[in-house]
Amino acid sequence: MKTLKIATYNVNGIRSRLPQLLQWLQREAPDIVGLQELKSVDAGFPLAELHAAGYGAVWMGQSSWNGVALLAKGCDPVESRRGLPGDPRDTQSRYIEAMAHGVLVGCLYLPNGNPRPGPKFDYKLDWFARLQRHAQQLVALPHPVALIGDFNVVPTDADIYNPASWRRDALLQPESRQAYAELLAQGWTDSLRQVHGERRVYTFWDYFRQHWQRDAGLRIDHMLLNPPLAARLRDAGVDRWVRDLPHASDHAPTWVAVGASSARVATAASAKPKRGDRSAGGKPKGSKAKKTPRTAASGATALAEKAATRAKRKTTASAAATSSTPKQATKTTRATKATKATTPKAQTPKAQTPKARKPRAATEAPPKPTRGTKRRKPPLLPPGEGGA
DNA sequence: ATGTCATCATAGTGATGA
Repeated sequence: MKTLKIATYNVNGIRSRLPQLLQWLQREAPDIVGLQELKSVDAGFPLAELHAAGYGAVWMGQSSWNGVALLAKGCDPVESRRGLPGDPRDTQSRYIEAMAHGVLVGCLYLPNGNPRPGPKFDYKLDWFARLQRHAQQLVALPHPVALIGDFNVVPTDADIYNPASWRRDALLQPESRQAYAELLAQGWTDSLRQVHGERRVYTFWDYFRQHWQRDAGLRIDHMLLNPPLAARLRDAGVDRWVRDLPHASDHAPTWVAVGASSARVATAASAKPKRGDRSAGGKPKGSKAKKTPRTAASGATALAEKAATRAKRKTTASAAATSSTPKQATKTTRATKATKATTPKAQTPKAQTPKARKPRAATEAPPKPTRGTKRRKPPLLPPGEGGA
């Protein structure tokens, strides 16, 4: 129970994916969540539903495309930045950063970059360079920092079912991989790789040609930890069962479990929000419109440190305010009911992930149910008959 | 090149991005 679960999930449209998102939150109860591809304007963000599920949020929307958000269980994330520094002309909503549960989290949606070559690929590399500059500030902070999201990079050929068919794709280009490698070289730990070693781990299966059914996946959603946070890394995995839901996103939620480093964090992590309204620090939904657009201007480091200090105080207060409410209270939400009604709770997530039956990339490690947060097992359906 | 899915435009399909 002394763990903090941080997750990233490219929802591919938060409004159309809301039922799946809520079901996942209910079942896995991550403490911090980065979301990408909201594909919604700010006004369309489903804050009330997330509040009802026990989460506070900050978000940066955009019409039709992109859009990122950070959720925190039982409190409001304290925003420290929206948008990457370095290019005022960049209007795409691809980066948001906030403090929650004692961790500074940068949530990013890196440009896809296709087709290549072309302006989109140039934009990708330019964005990547700006990310590197900002990440250099973050990695060196004495505070725990996580950089999570959809990086749109397959780091190596071991991170894809078959590199040959994607060789010309922007996700596999040497420039993309080089930029990712340079990022890691700053001192970040690639959590999934760290935990799973040589085993294959995928986080994305596109909608084409029954790639999910064939477990023809890619690892492009990453969770990078700076040294203070990496020292606490305990486990990491992919909630594959979410990818198997009807009308699923083409990504699956990806998570890390880190040990709580102090009583303060432990308290925050165990704070179970009740439902709705007073989710965060006791704030009613109505007042929630107070997203904090404080931003650029100050240096990343100073900003982050300020945010850290500020958020720590706030998180402590929030946790104290909400810690008396048992999480059990949320079990009666409609999301849960829907879950129960539709999910055959079958197999153990341990020995057999959905891909247990799968032929080739069969080495992937099943997500371990070993951290403290879960009490029910996900319904893991084999991805496949359909395929190939 | 293909395939599927979500969005927004437009007014039942079409364009765009992934």
